Amino acid sequence: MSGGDNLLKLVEAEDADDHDYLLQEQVGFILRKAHQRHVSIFAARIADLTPPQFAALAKLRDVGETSQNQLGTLIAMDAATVKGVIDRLKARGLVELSRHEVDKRRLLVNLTAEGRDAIERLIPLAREITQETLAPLTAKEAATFMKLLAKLA
Amino acid sequence: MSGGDNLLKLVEAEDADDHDYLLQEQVGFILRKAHQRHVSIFAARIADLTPPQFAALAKLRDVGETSQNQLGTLIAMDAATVKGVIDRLKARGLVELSRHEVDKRRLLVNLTAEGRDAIERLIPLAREITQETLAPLTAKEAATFMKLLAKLA
DNA sequence: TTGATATCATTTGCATACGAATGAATTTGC
DNA sequence: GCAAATTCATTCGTATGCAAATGATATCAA
Repeated sequence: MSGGDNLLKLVEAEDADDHDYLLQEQVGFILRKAHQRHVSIFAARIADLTPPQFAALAKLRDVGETSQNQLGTLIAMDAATVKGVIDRLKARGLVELSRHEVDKRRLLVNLTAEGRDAIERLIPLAREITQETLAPLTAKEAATFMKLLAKLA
Repeated sequence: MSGGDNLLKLVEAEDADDHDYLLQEQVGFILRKAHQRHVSIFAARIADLTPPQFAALAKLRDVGETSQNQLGTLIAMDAATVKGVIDRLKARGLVELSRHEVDKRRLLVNLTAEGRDAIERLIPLAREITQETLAPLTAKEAATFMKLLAKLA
């Protein structure tokens, strides 16, 4: 790096319009950081399950047996991603798979008894995770934030 | 009763029964979906670069030559992640690497001329990405959202 | 000075995340 | 009823993202 380049940099810095794009103020960048923070809080409270794995179990608890694709739609995962998540839950005995009787393309997913126990046990921790994630905000701010975030997602 | 009231009740609730746990109302789940939507908007406008790659270039434009680790800190990536991002930018000739003269542990990263051209060309598109990501909100809502999101991240 | 500690970078392993291609099974349109 | 289009699932390739272990270098402290 030459002295000439440093001088050029100083001259350019005087032109505010060329430098008013600030990464740290862009919604995408902050969204990524907020998501990272949430995942970190999640991992600290629920060490043996990832957020996507938890989402799959929680949704299966809501809706009962469904096809792998349908479950993916419900928890916002594409087919390739949901397959990996379900494979790992199956390997741990938390879900079981079966073929749909009529439509043989469909792979049905359901909680095992162990999976149901696990999700029931983890839900109180998940509530704490939500609370801790929102802890920097007052209750009123949190409500506003959730409303706006839902509009954005 | 409005959706906002429902959210407020959930946020404030500390002793809700387990059957009230709704995945689609948890901040982590919606945060993940909002992030997914942003990445999708980004990819539609800037096809040849990922958000992390763009972040690295934009930050190098701000701060000039830095060590790989320091860059990672500035763009919220751990050492293993930033290495991969920089490797790919280097393979495409957008950044160049050199060893620090005094501290031989440090790997200095800087934009190439091509990298500087690329980031200058892409910044107007990045502004549009921010706008489109926030488009579901009014200007006032967007300002509120950004303030609260920053507190959360 | 030297031994302990800290920092920078790399590597490995695992887990999302998604586009694209493929194959199997079903539904649609004529 | 049959070809075309669609749907469900799988596989491959690429790119984050992070924990843990390792090696090289630098700094601190006795």
